Amino acid sequence: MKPELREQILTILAEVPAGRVTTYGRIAAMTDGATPRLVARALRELPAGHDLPWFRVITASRRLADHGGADEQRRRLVAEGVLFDTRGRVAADRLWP
DNA sequence: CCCATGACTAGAC
DNA sequence: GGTCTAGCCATGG
Repeated sequence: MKPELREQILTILAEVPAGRVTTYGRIAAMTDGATPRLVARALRELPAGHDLPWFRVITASRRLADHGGADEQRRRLVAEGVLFDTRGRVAADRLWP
């Protein structure tokens, strides 16, 4: 993907506050042309050792996306106060912006 | 070039 | 609420 688009995606990601979450679609909508799939790809391709809050990105249905790091993602969100309901969904008022 | 593959989504049942 | 489907579009074979 275009480096400029990736940069937009990661810049927005870096602005998601602790204790809040956002969705692939919302990030995509804030960029100049990215789609949810591209946002997902950008996260998947993040280099090891980065400090971006990749775990604050969830799906439009407020569930964790289907990927290998979902368990760690849930732990890290809970660790900063994001609670899940009995069906595994994040409360709507945790969404950013 | 064609085809399959996704950390997805909106809409239809 | 859940499941399916078509759309999505860069990427790699």
